[in-house]
Amino acid sequence: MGGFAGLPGSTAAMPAEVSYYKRMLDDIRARIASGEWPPGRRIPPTRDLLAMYGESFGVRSASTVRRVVEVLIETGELRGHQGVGVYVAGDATE
Amino acid sequence: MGGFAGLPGSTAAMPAEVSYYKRMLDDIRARIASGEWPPGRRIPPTRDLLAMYGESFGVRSASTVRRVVEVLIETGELRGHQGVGVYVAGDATE
DNA sequence: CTGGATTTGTACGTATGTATT
DNA sequence: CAATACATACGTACAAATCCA
Repeated sequence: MGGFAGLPGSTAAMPAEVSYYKRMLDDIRARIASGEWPPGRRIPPTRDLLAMYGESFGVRSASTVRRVVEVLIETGELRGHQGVGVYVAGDATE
Repeated sequence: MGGFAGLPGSTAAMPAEVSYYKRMLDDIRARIASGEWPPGRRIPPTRDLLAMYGESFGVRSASTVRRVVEVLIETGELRGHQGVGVYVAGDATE
């Protein structure tokens, strides 16, 4: 099945590929750091993140997106609320 | 496929089950905190962790074990070295 | 030096449970 | 009750690095 073989979505001669995982992790962290997604803001649901990173990076699996979000929840950078959404941490109303 | 439905490996009437994920996370952290796995020590490979947590908790999937290790690597508690092993962080020789 | 075994790393897939709206 | 969305678990495939006979 899967594998990622040089990372699909990028052209042939591209050395030192960065994984989807790390790219998404960095991207979300950058959006938080830049203030685009401020503390307390709800981030897009998994489905929308998949659409986003599907276009920009070529990610095809929701489970890959989810693993990134899970890690950011564990590190305390995000907060998940089942049935509701995932929020940027650091807000006063926590 | 899977699902976990009340967590297999535990008897019927057991409320507020804790997930395999959290139990493994806590267990590894406890081993580190207790000094059983001191800084610099290599932890058992995924295969062995699966055998361990398969017996104690009923975990059946290597991918579940891996996710826990990935999180602990991201939090900086462990350090992974591809082809070699995963080590407890905090050692001088890092 | 070479090739197999070991082990971590990454990606995708699927099923199901639980909480909220 | 249905739809939405997060949470957890298991499974599969392959890549990459290291080790060792």
